[in-house]
Amino acid sequence: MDAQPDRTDEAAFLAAYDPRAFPAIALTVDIVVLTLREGRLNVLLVERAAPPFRGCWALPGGFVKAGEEGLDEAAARELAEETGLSSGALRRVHLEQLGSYGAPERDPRMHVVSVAYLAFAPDLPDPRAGGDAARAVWTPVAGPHGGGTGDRDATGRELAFDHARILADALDRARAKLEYTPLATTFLAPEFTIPELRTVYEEIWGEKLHPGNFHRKVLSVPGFVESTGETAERGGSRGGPRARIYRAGDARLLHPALLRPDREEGVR
Amino acid sequence: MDAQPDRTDEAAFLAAYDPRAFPAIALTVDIVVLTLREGRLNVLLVERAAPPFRGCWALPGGFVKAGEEGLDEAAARELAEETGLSSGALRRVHLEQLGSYGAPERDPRMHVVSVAYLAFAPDLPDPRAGGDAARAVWTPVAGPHGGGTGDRDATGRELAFDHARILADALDRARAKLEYTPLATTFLAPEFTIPELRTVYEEIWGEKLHPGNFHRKVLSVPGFVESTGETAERGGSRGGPRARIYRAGDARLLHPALLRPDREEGVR
DNA sequence: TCAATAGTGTCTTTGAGACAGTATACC
DNA sequence: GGTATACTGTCTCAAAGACACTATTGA
Repeated sequence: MDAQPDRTDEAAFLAAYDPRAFPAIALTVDIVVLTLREGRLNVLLVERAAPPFRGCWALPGGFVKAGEEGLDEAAARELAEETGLSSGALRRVHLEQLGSYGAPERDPRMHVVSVAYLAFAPDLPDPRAGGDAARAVWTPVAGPHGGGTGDRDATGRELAFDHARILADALDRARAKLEYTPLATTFLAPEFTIPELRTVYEEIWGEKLHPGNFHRKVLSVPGFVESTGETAERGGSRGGPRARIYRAGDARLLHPALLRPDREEGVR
Repeated sequence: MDAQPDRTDEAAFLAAYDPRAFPAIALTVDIVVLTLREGRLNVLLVERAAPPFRGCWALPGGFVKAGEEGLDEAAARELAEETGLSSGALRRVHLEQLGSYGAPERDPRMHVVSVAYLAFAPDLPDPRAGGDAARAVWTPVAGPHGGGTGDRDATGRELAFDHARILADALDRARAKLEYTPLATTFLAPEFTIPELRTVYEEIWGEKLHPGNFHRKVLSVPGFVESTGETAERGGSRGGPRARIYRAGDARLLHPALLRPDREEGVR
């Protein structure tokens, strides 16, 4: 990265450089943290303690510390602050960049561009309100395909800024990611059964899957899960044999993918 | 999330708000414009006329105009400036957000976050150098899987900032997008033959495809292409019958997808 | 005339999904 | 016992890929 053609020129330029000469744009990260609580998909929301949108619900997030941290770092920091997780527990959370949102009028204060992140987490303890949030709560996401395509957002709450749009995009991304990655396992404990894994797919996709075919499919994809040799202590809550226990395999991509039951989209 | 949480009135709060109170982060958009020239995949690069990295090659881009334009708007503006395209021609270009890059040290001047965009364009006229670029040129992208995974980037040139990384991510995205969207058609004229479409896939994926199977597959995906009823004036340059002419259909997603020949990835 | 190519037919293999069936667990 | 469930077997259908073949063009 440091093969700069004329160094003396460059050094002089940098010394004279005034960062404040640029019109200000502020940069935030906002995080869509998804988890399953009692089998239902939940998203972490905070109640804003300060204007704008004071009292509104919003995605957790905050300003990027200029000159100090990268985007992924800032997202990880905000995630830790808002969930109160130890760095050990955080290592089991999947965090990826979703996209950036920068319409000039999205924040009434000034031009604020938000880099949105998407996180998949196993069942976490109740969040503690941190910093600029009055409180933070897990909020169930509306049922099948409540992805905010109408004027109601996926939580039933009215979200600040353009966060309803970000949440809808996040749910789309999450549904797609389950198809071709093994990330469904990040919603579960390190050891899980195949029926538990199926409930993750069913809840996020919003449709029931065929148990037998799902079982065989998961076992047939190389590296998706690996057996522990153990068997669950108890059968299902309503009867049935005890399921075998698996852990996540070493695959990063599912091949062949686990496609959603035919959604007749594609045309429009 | 801000400095004065004790104001009760939102309007008063906004009146007293000073955007300059925040540490400065600058925001740029950079665009990976891909096109096919004489059957080869090319990317638009500019030679930097000003420090830092003066004289280096870089992706076209520039600062987002604070308070004036959104991210997509800024990317479209930069694209038009750097390619010299009319707004009519620009309408045939596919432009999508790729991701944001914000390591604090990626720009020596200050903390500059770049929102990268990816564009697919049909064969365009030679670019004219605009703004802060000494010149702008189409540059062939290295052959099959030269995606910058090593220490050489995909063009053979040394790129400024982290642009080699952005380019590599863009090529990955482009290769994936051809699988499940009909965007390969955006590299061609409005009317095209199936063998021409095949060369797009072959060049971007870096592998030869089976002509017969490709032909049947494209016709079998609903909404991918639609017939014009016309036939090409001439056969292939090395003989063969004249191909039929198609235009893009109304599908936004290919279903079933056109998957790349088995790349044994997924595990690592 | 030769070589290359467009387009179609057909066969094999793989995978998805429907369905059935058995064993095992909870109530 | 009754019922729900884990898991396996089997069948059918769709799709991918290999291969063959014909017809048509440029050189």
